[in-house]
Amino acid sequence: MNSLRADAVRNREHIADIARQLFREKGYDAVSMDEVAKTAGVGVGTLYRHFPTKEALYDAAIQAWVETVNAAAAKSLAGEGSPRDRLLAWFQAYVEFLTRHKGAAWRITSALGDEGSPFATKCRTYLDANQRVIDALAAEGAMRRDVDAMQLCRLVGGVAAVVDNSDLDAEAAKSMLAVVADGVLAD
Amino acid sequence: MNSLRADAVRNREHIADIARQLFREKGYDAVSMDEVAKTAGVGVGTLYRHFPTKEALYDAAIQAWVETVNAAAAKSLAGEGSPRDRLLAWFQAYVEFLTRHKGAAWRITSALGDEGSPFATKCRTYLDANQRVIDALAAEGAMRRDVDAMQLCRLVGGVAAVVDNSDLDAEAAKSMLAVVADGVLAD
DNA sequence: TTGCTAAACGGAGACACCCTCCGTATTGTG
DNA sequence: CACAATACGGAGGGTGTCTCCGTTTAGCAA
Repeated sequence: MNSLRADAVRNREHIADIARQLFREKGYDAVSMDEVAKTAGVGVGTLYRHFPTKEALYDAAIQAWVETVNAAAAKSLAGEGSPRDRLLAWFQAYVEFLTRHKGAAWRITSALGDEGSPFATKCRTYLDANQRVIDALAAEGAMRRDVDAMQLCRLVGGVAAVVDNSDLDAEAAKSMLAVVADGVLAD
Repeated sequence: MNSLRADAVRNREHIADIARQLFREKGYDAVSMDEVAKTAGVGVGTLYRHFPTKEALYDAAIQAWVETVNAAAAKSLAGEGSPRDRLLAWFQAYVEFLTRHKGAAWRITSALGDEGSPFATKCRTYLDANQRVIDALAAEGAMRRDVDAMQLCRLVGGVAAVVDNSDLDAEAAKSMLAVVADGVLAD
């Protein structure tokens, strides 16, 4: 049923691998499509047949690690400790994911609420995970009533974007996330 | 003593005016230098003699409104109300300033801590204003001890960037800023 | 194996962007 | 009024994303 030719499949995966490596090292803006093509040993035409835009390529490159976010959320929730500790742990994992590839945090956070974006499915994943965390903590009466997942995604995504952009260390990230956590937890 | 020719002064101001208008309407990325030159009725050469880079032009275009931030900080501090209300009012004014020009919030927040950036002086202004607000509230014992101006600039700047990027309304901005405010105020 | 067709390939080049260079035009001073 | 000194304009260099199309190759059928 798969009408793709074997060489096409091979090339597609190879290109995505190379792109993942390059984006991770240098960040979105610093990697050109020509560079990806040359490094992968293919022509730009081939590159563009597999990935119609640079954003689509980026989306494919960061696909794998995004899928693990659900596991991280579940793990944070199952952990021991106070609601604050668990919320903070989740936030930290979330930021770590978002900043894993330079430039990804801002691109994904920017796409929140934009259904047409190539990152829409990733946003959905994040939103859902956040929602589950909120629900779990709310069930214990630990959350304020008026916080919603989108708001939290934006807040934490904003922190992640700043952390990514300014190359802040984990400690600085944690102190900012603590502010957010204290702001959304019930008094 | 001013060695600038009259036509040069005229052109410089005219270009800055046009650029301010264009940037405000369309955002940084969506305005090209060719467009600014054409709209202003000058050649690109002239444009680049007055403003050596696009960022320098942007900096000049947003100069005026940044200078009023100090007044806004003072006003927010002098206002009546609880520490929370006053802090929130300042945050809202801050975000309003940052989002006045599309794209400015992220650019300025990104430049925090980068002394070499063309926006360094604007960052300084914001940092200082935030520091004054923190000091005033801390003197009343309303602030947590461990928050600093840079951290706050980043948090609020991150919110501003998200608000700007997603075209959120004032209400959405306020609810996010309330989270930050509650996170930094003493329990 | 061989022949054929649909699919995939590669890279020249279109277009847009930021910015530079230099011949031309203008200003204002002696 | 002449003549530096200064400012002007726009062609074009370098780099980026993306398209188009002639060429090559994979996979199947005889």
